[in-house]
Amino acid sequence: MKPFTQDVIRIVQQIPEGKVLTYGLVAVLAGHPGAARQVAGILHVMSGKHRLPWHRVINARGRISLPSGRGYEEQKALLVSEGVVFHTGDQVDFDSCLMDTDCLVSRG
DNA sequence: CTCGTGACTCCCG
DNA sequence: TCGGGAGCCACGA
Repeated sequence: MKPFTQDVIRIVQQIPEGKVLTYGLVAVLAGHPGAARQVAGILHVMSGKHRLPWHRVINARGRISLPSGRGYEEQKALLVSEGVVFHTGDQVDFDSCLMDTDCLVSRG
């Protein structure tokens, strides 16, 4: 278990219901701005080993990167079931669904 | 170390 | 909205 992986898990677990975070944002909070790809990779691996709310993580465009049949419907359904707002059916409302990152950077 | 891969991100047309 | 190119970091072989 790498410190980066551990941090990512910590952050992702901090995401409350009805809220979401971006891969890049999580990477930044973990102290690795630019490692957005790893965040995704870690979620992919850890989601099966740890009980992580991976569905609360999306790309910087406010959309689901997972392709249909690869988890897209899963994340979409989970987010919607938690109260996350979707625009045009795919776009998430960062205006109200984006998690308050200040509560993380201030805790560190 | 080197090579290949990935649920990313920004830029340009 | 979609496609191509470049940069970033971490993991596995």
